[in-house]
Amino acid sequence: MSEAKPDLPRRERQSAARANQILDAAAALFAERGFHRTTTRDIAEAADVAEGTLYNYFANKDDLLIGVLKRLSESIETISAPMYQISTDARAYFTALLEVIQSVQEQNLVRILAILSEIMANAELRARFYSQLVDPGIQALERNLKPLTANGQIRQADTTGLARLLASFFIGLFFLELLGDPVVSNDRNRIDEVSLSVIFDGIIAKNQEDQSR
Amino acid sequence: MSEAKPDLPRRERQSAARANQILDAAAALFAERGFHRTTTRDIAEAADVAEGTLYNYFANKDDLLIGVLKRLSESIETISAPMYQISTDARAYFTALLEVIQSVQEQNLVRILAILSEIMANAELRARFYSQLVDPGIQALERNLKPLTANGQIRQADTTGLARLLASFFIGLFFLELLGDPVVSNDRNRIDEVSLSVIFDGIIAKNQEDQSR
Amino acid sequence: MSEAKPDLPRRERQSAARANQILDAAAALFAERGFHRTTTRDIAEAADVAEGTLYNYFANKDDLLIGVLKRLSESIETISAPMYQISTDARAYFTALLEVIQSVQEQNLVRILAILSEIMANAELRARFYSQLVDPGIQALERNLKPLTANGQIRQADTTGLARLLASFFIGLFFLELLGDPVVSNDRNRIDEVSLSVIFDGIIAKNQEDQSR
Amino acid sequence: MSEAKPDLPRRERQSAARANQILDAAAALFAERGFHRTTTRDIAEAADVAEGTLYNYFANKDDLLIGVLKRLSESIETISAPMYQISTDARAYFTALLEVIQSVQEQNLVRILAILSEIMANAELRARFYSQLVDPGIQALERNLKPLTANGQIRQADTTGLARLLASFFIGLFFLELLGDPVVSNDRNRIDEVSLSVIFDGIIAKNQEDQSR
DNA sequence: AATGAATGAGGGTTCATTCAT
DNA sequence: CATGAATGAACCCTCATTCAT
Repeated sequence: MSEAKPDLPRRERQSAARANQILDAAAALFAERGFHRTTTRDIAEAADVAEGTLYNYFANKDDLLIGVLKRLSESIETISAPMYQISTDARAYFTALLEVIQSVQEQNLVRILAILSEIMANAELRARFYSQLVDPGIQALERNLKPLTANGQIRQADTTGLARLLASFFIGLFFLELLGDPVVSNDRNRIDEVSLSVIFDGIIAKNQEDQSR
Repeated sequence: MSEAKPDLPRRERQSAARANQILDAAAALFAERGFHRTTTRDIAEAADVAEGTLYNYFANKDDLLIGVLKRLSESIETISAPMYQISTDARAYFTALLEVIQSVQEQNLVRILAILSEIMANAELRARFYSQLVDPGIQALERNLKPLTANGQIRQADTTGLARLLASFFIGLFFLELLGDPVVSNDRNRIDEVSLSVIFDGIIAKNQEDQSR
Repeated sequence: MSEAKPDLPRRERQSAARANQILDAAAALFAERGFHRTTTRDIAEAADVAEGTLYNYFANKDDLLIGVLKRLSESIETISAPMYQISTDARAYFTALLEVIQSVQEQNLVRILAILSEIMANAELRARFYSQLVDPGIQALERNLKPLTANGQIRQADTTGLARLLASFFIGLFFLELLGDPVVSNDRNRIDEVSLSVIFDGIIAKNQEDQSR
Repeated sequence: MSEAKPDLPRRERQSAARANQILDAAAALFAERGFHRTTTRDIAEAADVAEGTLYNYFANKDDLLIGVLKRLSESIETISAPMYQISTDARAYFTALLEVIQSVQEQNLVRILAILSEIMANAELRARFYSQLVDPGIQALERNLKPLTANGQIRQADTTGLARLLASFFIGLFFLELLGDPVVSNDRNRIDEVSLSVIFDGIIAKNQEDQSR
């Protein structure tokens, strides 16, 4: 969960390492039992530092959450960097998209959970979460959908709406998994198959559709 | 937000009214600032009762959340009762479904937010939320999809997977709205149109699709 | 634990019965878990009345303890009444004394424990306990020792001191039993034998002792 | 009321001093007004620390009582250490015994009262009190009586019973003093004289008694 | 006289934050 | 920078007492 850092003066490197060590401990605890049920003492113990040390790196407890969000943001950027090369093939694009999303989830589950635990109760965090993660993700999606629409591979012209639709689906799927839905949790292939089928063909049978028009 | 109650002995009616009065106050505050940032004193003040009175109706603060969940559950059941009459027409069904979901959101937004504020941090609440609300909803969806598949109106045979897919989408949409996404929040029609289009036709253009096969 | 009451107007009899019912419940709970760990709700439930009813019979919670003390006092008076007929035989007197003490303990254990639970923390109760129970008991003891000293059966001339000495011994023995000392609790005969031996060989005048052998 | 402590690292010494400072304050208040009528706030004020500081040294309020008991236990051990050298002279032994008991009472009155205030209501405390203080005291008494019986200075062969008898007497005497009996409180000499008279004329063997006169 | 819901002061305890070492 | 004891405001909850019914 700790990415390598470029070369910096030793002091700074150590300092950054300590900050990350604290953030990782905090994220794990927030994810496990929620922000408010985690005490600064818990975090200090898990990070193997004294309680006062936390405050040399972070202004207060809330700031830890902001820190986790930043690390999550950096991680997502790294993982999704390849997606910035624009695809012209719809099938290839969606396949890559699914992989990236899965990758983000796997590598950042703890951080995501940490933030989600407090996101409903903290408007500032919510705003940051949206503007730093969700909105950029949707924008990127939209940016990538446009050429596919332009070259006729995607029928739906409203890429803005379509990006929201896809984002919603991924978000909701993540949530269902969190809630422990057995099908989503244990039979992900099934969900993927249905998803691809719907993406490509829609739900309604064609002949039926023709009749109903 | 208070449903009418049938005639009961006065004492019991008053008691139920008082409990609801407290629950409504609690739900509003939980929704606004989260479960942990809401004090029992806040709730008592908002409900215009003494703090001790809370404990004549609810065992503890957690129990208030359970109470909100129960009320939400009842409300959803009432609202979605009409959906139990099985539809044989896909278009009619989906139209009704969208309306019911919108109705549930509008009438229970506060309760939903109240629960979401604590759902990540409280495993028991999460389990209750899933088993009392989400799972029944998905089951109902599945039950209603089956005849539509059977009579050929829906192509996708895996109603179980399809139900999850639709549920995910609705959940994610709700979440995006919460996060304040401007398109989802202010231009819902656009989303609905795209959604229906995708549901009925899929995303990928047909000729393109044929080529890629 | 409820003594019969002489004939009074029905109202008063019922009222007294209700008061006793409450006192018995209170005494039992105080004895079991102490005064402060017993709530007025507990008492009301145990007495099978509403909480408010307590306050129709007793001014407040403390007053219940005073009530228990009164009942204890009455009971002791009844039990020890026979002792008022002055004995001239030391052996007979001490035998009767031991029996009375045992009788008091058996019939009033709960009340005694109830009061002891609060006696260290409540100066007023302590004073009442001493002046209503302990002091009268010591006075009676002294009154009864005097003729025995006068007629030469008891060597020790200081009946005042002797009465305290005996009282101390009985009190301490009761306390040791409370503390669960296994010898005092389970082998009371042994203690009684030693006690009598000491009492007779230490207190009784030598010539008297020789005669009685 | 604070015994000297051997040299330890400064931190630990300060910590122990702080704990004792808190315990002394707690004991004084418990003794004065009882355990339940004393608030942690009172204790903190009396000890001149913040309320939260209490919990850096003691797990909870009950633990303060356990702490007082421990200190009492240590103090008694220190005071009664000389008694462990076995005496062969009955008169010397009982004289020393009375002195030790008086010494324990004087130096630990507050602690004893503190514990007694809760002892009836707290079974765990009662058990600790018996097993840590009362029982060891009785055992020591018994151990010391045996050689005196063996060498014929004490007539009574049942040292086990005799130890209980003596313990009961001392306990009861303490209790009578607590209750404010004027004779026991203000005329202790008188009681001591009577006690010694009884002890020596009752316990000491006749021939021994004759010799010692 | 009986009820029991309402009261609210006060309790024990927690915990984010500070600061002297 | 690191430490961790000290802090005290604030929390949730209890419970003796009141009073309208």
